[in-house]
Amino acid sequence: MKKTTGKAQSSADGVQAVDERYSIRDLAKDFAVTTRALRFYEERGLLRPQRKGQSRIYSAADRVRLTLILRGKRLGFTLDESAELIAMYDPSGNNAGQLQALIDKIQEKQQRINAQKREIELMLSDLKEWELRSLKALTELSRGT
Amino acid sequence: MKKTTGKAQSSADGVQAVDERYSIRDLAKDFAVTTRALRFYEERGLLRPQRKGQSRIYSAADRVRLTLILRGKRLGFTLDESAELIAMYDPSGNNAGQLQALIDKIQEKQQRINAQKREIELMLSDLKEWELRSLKALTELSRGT
DNA sequence: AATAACGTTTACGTTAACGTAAAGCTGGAG
DNA sequence: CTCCAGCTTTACGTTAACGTAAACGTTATT
Repeated sequence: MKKTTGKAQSSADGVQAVDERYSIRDLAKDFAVTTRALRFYEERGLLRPQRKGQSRIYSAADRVRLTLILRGKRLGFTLDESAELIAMYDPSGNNAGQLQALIDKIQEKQQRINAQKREIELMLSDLKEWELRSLKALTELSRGT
Repeated sequence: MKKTTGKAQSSADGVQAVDERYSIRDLAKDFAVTTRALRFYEERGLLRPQRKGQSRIYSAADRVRLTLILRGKRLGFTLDESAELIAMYDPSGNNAGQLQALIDKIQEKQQRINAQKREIELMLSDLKEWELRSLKALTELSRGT
């Protein structure tokens, strides 16, 4: 058995450790991304892991951020957009204006995705129409019209 | 009044003209794309306008193709994917084998589009979740939690 | 000490879908 | 004929989000 840098040093406190440390490999593995991506996110200001000597040390908070980044990606946000969202959602800048802006952004995104959905439905009906036409042409052909 | 190359030469036939000619400017204007984009689509094999001397002459069929290209874009398809769809839509290859292949492709495409639709629905629920969380945070904040 | 196993920085490469010049034809108004 | 608007080709530039490779530092194990 290998020690894959498992969770450790739980304090006497029974609540939460909150300060587990993860290597860049750990994060990469856990989130199925490359280390290059992680460094890239940092370069773009989306992550700010501590350093122990030269190496990066990621915390639970960093994992949360990464989660948000990846969720943003799935939603079709650019990294800059995700950066914005994370900054807004961050427990640092906690005023109402920020949150309202965040909500606005999300709602805007919802509009866009709903539009996409409608278009996809249009596309589907188009495709069905083509299918019918093709099938008809096919049977007519086999019947020697 | 300027003559902006309007529709012309309707034949004695009362059904359809089908062969109106449009300049690259016309198409660009009508579809709100740049001429560069149109040439690019051609370069990528998505359009094949006739030539009158050096200049490109677009037909009604080309307009249909362009419509499909743009619809594909709105759906998030790459140009190559749109090219596939357009190739399928083309009334050129007309034997049974072709038709069957076409039908298969269409059905495959339907699967993919349905998958996209499901993804989009997932995204939407994700977004709603975010919205709820943000709204909650907002009200808690304004209440001075 | 040497080697392996990771980590780091630096920097050029890649794909998609055009943007943006640059420089040369060309048809038609004057 | 002249000139210009509008078309053409050629070709390098751009953005996003990493991939990939080079070259080097740091431990930990052998």
